[in-house]
Amino acid sequence: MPLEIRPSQALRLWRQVHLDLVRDGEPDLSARQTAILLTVYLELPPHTVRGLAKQLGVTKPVITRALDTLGKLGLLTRKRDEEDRRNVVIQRTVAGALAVERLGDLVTEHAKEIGAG
Amino acid sequence: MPLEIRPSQALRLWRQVHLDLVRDGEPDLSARQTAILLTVYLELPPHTVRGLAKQLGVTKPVITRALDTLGKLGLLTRKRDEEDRRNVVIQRTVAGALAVERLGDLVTEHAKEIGAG
DNA sequence: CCCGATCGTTACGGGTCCGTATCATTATCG
DNA sequence: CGATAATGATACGGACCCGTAACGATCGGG
Repeated sequence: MPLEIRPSQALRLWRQVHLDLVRDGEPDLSARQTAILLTVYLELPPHTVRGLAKQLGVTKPVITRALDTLGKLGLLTRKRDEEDRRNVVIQRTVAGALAVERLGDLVTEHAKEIGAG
Repeated sequence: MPLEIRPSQALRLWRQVHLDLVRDGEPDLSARQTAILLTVYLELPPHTVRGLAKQLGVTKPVITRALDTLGKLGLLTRKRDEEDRRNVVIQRTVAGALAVERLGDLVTEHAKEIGAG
């Protein structure tokens, strides 16, 4: 069941959501941070630094730094993997789940407003 | 004619597009830069620094800096308004129009892939 | 055991962006 | 004219992120 949307509608949707994200005053997430956050919350665990780096096509320090920032914002946490202590497992948080849910609602609401463009 | 989309679908769409934007290697635009770019290309001219600042709810230096960057990327240009030389008019470019069109296609393609989530 | 491989982190130099304050230029109006 | 207002740009100190390279900790095979 594909989602029906035309490029002109997609662009209006993209603009409206970004306008809201800018206007709400909270710190904007970069594209990389957004991709990481949504991957952790939408894909099945476990999530590791290396795995995220591979999925995004970026280097590991990029992931480490993004996790520092997202962790500081309370949107996710890190935990040592006790089975293989070299690994770090990225875990979800309540605040992160709420933020992701808000984003989903935001996109959905703006989609509703967009008529035949 | 509202666009039908559920939050879970919206989130998967948001993730997929951001993954592509990260992976394509080109410099990521910030949320502010994206909002400015799409406003210039979707809303009727003329566009001024002050007008954009008001629409985004940010200060004028934020717009000036974003225009510096977007201009350096060739996505838009500035021109003095000859009728009131205090104003600067932001204009579209061919490269910018192509980039916006690509974004619209990107969102549309991923929307097609998203089934009943 | 020990050596190599793997994991995530840190260090470094450079670039970009932030918010606030200030600036030069131009227009407006008494 | 001259004073005031408005516009966009610039200066500044601080924060964040980048890519590359190196690092310490941990695992695993000979």
